[in-house]
Amino acid sequence: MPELPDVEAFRQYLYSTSLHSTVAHVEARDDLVLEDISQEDLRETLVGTELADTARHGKWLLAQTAYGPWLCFHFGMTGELAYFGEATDIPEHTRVLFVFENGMHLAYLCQRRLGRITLTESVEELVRRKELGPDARDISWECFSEVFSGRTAPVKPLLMDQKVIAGLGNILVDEILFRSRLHPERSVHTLGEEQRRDLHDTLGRIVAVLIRARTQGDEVPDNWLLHYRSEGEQCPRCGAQLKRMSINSRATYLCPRCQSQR
DNA sequence: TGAAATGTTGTTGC
DNA sequence: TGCAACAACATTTC
Ligand SMILES: [Zn+2]
Repeated sequence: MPELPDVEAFRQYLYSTSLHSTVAHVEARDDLVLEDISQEDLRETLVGTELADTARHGKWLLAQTAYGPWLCFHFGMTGELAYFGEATDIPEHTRVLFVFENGMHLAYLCQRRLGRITLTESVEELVRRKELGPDARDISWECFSEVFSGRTAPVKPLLMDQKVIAGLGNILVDEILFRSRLHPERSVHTLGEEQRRDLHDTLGRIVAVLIRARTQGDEVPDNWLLHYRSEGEQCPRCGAQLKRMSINSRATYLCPRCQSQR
């Protein structure tokens, strides 16, 4: 699940459940998800203090301790959060468990163990360390128009590159390109001003709708491509049979009729 | 059984 | 040096 809209939902979830409770205990059940830190580092930073604020940049969720340092979550392909009361309810695939003095628990789950947890002194430091581009939510035209300069890559891999724009994943980019009627292999340097502006507008609308869907429970419209990501499905706009191809080893769905521009 | 699944990183070659 | 492509990472399901 975790692309930008999902991480934004996790941020709101953490914000509404886990702030302003003193941390009593931290248990790292799986060292693999700890990035450049130890269980001891986590305990020293968190135990005895509380989480006071949240932030998000791209697919990273951050929670600031009352002392200043930030706890950082990345969800990989299968990460999620679970907040609950009873210790007997600890979910399967819990990799790190935070226990609060009020008896509540926050579990970081990650079935495939591709997610990561780390610490940083500031949001900016993490963005620098990970070389993240500007966040995809509400990215300005000025900012967006610059990311194409000097690039020749196909538009899909470029939009998925977190160093270019942070937050867009495989499913989101397919949706944006479908709505923009752009072929995913179209090289970005062939896009004219008009197409770039349209791409920027579409990106903003798609991201906004998906955030509302993930955070408010709004329905994703029936005519969105993401409902039809399987072999043999038809284009919800023109009825043509959708095509599946591999781009940089990622499954890519497109409508050969709507997105014919190479 | 091999392939595929929402992701990132390190390496390789240009 | 920067960019683009790809294998590797880990787990589960079909
Ligand atoms: Zn179509």
